[in-house]
Amino acid sequence: MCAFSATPISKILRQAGRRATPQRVLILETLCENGDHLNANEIYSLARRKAPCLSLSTVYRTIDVLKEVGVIEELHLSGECRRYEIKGEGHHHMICRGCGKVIEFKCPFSEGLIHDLGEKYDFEITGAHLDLRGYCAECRQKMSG
Amino acid sequence: MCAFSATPISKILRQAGRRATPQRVLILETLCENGDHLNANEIYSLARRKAPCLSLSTVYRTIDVLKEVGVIEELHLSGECRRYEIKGEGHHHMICRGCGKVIEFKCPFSEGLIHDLGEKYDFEITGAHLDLRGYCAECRQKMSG
DNA sequence: GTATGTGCAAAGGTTTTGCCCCAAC
DNA sequence: GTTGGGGCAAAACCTTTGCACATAC
Repeated sequence: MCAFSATPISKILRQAGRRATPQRVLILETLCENGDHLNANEIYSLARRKAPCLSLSTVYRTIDVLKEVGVIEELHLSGECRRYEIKGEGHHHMICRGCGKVIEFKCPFSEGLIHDLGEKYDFEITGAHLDLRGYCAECRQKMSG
Repeated sequence: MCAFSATPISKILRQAGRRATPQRVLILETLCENGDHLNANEIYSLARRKAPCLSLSTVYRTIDVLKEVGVIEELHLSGECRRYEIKGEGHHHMICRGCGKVIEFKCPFSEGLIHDLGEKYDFEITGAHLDLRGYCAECRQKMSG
């Protein structure tokens, strides 16, 4: 289920020279168990159910650490605040301009294309995000109806 | 030069039922003349050179209006705040993880692909953003050197 | 003339920071 | 025992809002 479960997070953290604290483990578990696309405040609220003393600043600091060790990734899905997801195989997002719903889809555009772009601009590409905006079926119906 | 110059902004605004105020024209000119990827505060500082009384809230409100009438577009290039650019032909961004430099490139991946994705997920796609992250030539040199 | 837009100041929400104590190593 | 990490509160930021006045139409 969790993308990181093959290597426990404690190990990943220690290998990166960071300490494996219960807060860090909890925050990552929270992201795993409650689905992706959570923002800092949502992670905070959910995690506090298990650890009522957790502070919001710890959530932010942990997010930084988890980003740094490459376990999670920051998303900018819509105009609002930052959201996070566990780093997995490249998938991308369709965001409905009507209701805000996010549909994930697997990377369909060729590795070759990205490789060519890297060559052309002398740029070593380490990640690709394709965001599509538009209207989902329900919103289109509402609008036409 | 400016993408909107074919139709003056005043006309676009009026056609959308909004008033064409000097502030709105100035803010769009500022984006045009100073290049894209500006954030609200940068637009504010630059525009105030010509109109010292301009307020930051007007910049934010104007950004909303210009987005609404489809003249500019919001970008989420990096972790920081929102940036804006004049809406033109679809181009995408390579963002250097080292120095933050942004390279623009034209949409090279097939319209067909996007069309197929829309069909598959029953989603009417109105816009596509491809963001590539990685390292530019200079940063790679610095890192290896 | 009227409704929409602006400036100002204040509020709101998100994210960061300083400081001191605590716990992972 | 050290050093990095956490909690708390305050600050810093970015963005939005309320209100009274101004101005585009």
